[in-house]
Amino acid sequence: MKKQTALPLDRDYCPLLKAASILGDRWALMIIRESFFGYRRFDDFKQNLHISKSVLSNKLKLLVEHDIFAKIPYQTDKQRERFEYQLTPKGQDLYKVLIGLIEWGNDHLVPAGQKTVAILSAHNKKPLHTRLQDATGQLHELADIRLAIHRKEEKEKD
Amino acid sequence: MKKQTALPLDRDYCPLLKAASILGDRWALMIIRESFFGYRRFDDFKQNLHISKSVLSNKLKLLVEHDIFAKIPYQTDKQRERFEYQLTPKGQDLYKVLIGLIEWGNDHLVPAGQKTVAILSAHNKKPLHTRLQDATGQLHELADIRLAIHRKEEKEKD
DNA sequence: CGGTATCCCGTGTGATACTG
DNA sequence: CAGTATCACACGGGATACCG
Repeated sequence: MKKQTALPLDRDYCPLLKAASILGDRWALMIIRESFFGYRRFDDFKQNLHISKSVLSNKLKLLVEHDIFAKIPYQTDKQRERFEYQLTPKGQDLYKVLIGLIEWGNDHLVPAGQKTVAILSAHNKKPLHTRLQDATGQLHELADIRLAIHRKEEKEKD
Repeated sequence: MKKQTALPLDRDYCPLLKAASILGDRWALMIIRESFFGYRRFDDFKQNLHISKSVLSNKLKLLVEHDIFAKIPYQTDKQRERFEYQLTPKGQDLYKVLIGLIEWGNDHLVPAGQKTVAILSAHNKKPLHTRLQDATGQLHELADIRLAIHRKEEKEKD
C-alpha cells in the first residue's frame, strides 16, 4: 500500500457513513444474515439471535423504513393475519457486505477447527471468495485499488 | 431467494458477530477508509473525520489491539518521536468489507448527481465491482450462494 | 502535535409487563 | 404468537482540560 494523494472529499456525503448509520449496530446485519439463511418470521429471528422482543421490533421497523425488508402479510390457518419479513432487492444486495464480513471474520477471527459459517456455491458446493472485476470482465488485485471522488451519474441505479 | 433448510448454528461462534463487535460502531470503518485513502496520522484522521481526540485515541488503541493497525514510530524533524498507524495485512483485508459497503451505499443510498466515493482500478481507472469466485476461477451469481456451517480446517489462514 | 483523563449526556439494550 | 410500552442501565461519544 503506497500512499495515495490526498483527496478533497466532503465526508458528509460518504456512502460508508450512511451505510454505517443503518447497519452499524449490534443487530442489523445479524438479522439480515438470518434472512439469507431463509428465516422470515419474527419468532425465528428472536429464537435464533436471542434478541429481546422490543429491540427486534424496533430494528425490523427501522429496516422496513429503509426498504431493506418488506413486511408481507400471510395466513397460517385462516385465523389470524401474520407478517413475514422478506428482503427487498436493496436488502438482497447486501450479500456483498455480508459475505465480505463473513469472509474476513473467518480468515482472521475464527480459530482453526472451530465451527463457522461458510459461503458455498449452491450447485457445486465450492467455497466462494470475493473478487473485484471491471466492466470488461477483468479481475483486479487489492494493490490495484484506488478510491476517488466522482459525481454519480444519472443512468446509474438510484 | 428460496427458503433454505434450517441450520443448527451456534450463533456464539458467528464470524459476523465477532466482526461486528470490532467494526460495528460509528467510527472504525471510517478510520480504516481514511487509511485506504493513504492517511496514517492521528491528526489526519482527526481533521478529516471531525472526530474528538479522546474517541479517536480509544478507537485507534482498540484497532491496534485487534491487529488491524500497527503503531509505527517515525521521526519528523529529529526532535520528537511520532507514530503513524499502518494497516496490517489483516486490516488491508478489510477492503472486501469496505468496498462492499461503499458499493451498496452508492447503489442504494446516494442520489444521482451527488458526489461520492468511487472504487477504481489504479491503472485503467475503470470502476470495479465485487464478484464471487470459486477456487477454479469460475464466477458465481447471487442466486448461487448458500450459507452453511462447517468446521474451519487447519490449513486455512490463522 | 499527539495524545490521556474526566465529566456529561444520548442512545442502544434487556427485562418486564401489557395487548390483540 | 407477534408485537408494543415502559423502565433502568451500561456504554459510546463529544467537550473540555491537561500533559509530554
